[in-house]
Amino acid sequence: MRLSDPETIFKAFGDATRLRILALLQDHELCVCEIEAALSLSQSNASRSLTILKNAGIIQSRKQAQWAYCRISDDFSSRYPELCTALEKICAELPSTKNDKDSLKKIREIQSCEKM
Amino acid sequence: MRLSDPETIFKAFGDATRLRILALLQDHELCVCEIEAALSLSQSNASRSLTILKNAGIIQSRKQAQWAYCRISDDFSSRYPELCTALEKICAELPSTKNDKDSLKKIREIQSCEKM
DNA sequence: TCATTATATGCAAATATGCGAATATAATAA
DNA sequence: TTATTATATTCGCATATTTGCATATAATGA
Repeated sequence: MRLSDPETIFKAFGDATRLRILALLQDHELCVCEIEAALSLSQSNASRSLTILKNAGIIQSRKQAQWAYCRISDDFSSRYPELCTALEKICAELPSTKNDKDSLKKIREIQSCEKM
Repeated sequence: MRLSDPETIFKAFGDATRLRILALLQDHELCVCEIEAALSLSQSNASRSLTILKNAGIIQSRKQAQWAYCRISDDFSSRYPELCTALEKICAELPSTKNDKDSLKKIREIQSCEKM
C-alpha cells in the first residue's frame, strides 16, 4: 500500500489500539493472530486496525500460507525517519507497552503461528 | 494546558487545517487573527482548531490586550523533542506550506496586530 | 457610557470513526 | 470433497468530530 500523506499517517497514529499494535511491531515482524492474542483484541478489531495502518502505508504485510505477517513498512521508515524514531520512543513509553510485550512473549513461548 | 498523551497529540495532528497552522507556527509566534487571515479560515474554525492544539498541549498562548498569541509549547518540544523535529520537517514539506507562508508574509507586511 | 474588535463558545447538522456481530474469502488438512 | 483455521470485509449502531452560524465575552477606545 502506497505511503499516505502526513494527515492520514497522524490520523492512523491517533488511536490507542493502533499505537499498541505499533509498539509490538517495533521489535518484531508479527503474525496477525499474535497481535490479536497479545492485545486481547477481537478478531475484527485486530484486522481492521491493521488495515488502517496498512492503508496509511505505515505497515506492510506479507502472506505466508494462511498467516499474514505485519511489520513497520520500509517506505514509512525511509520516508519519515525522524517520525519513525519519535514513534519508536513514544511506543516504548506507552503505559500499556510493558504488559503487552509480556503477553506477546508468553504467547510466543507457548505457540508460534508456524506450529499451529 | 497540560501536555496530553500521544494518542491525543497524534489525533490533533491528524487534520489538514491543524497541520497548516502548525506549519506557520514553526517560524513565529503568531496572533490568532494572523493565522485566520493567512489560511483563510473562518473565525470559529481558526479558534476551534487552535483550541484543539492547545488542549493537546502542543501549543501555548498568551493574551496581550485583545490579542491571543500562539506558539509551539515548551512542554511539547521538551517532552517530545524527536516528534517536534519530525513535525517541523513534515510541516515544511506540506504542499500547502509555501503558499500559506507567502500569505502570512503579505499579511504581516500590510498590518501587524499591534497596529490594528 | 456605547461601539468596535478579537476571541471563545453553544448549538445543531453533517460526517467520520470505532467496534461487535455476522459473513465472506482463502489456505490448508483430512 | 468437506472441515478447519486465519484473515478480511460488510453492516449497523453508538459515539465522536467537524464546521457554520449565532451569540457571548473581553479588551479597547471614543
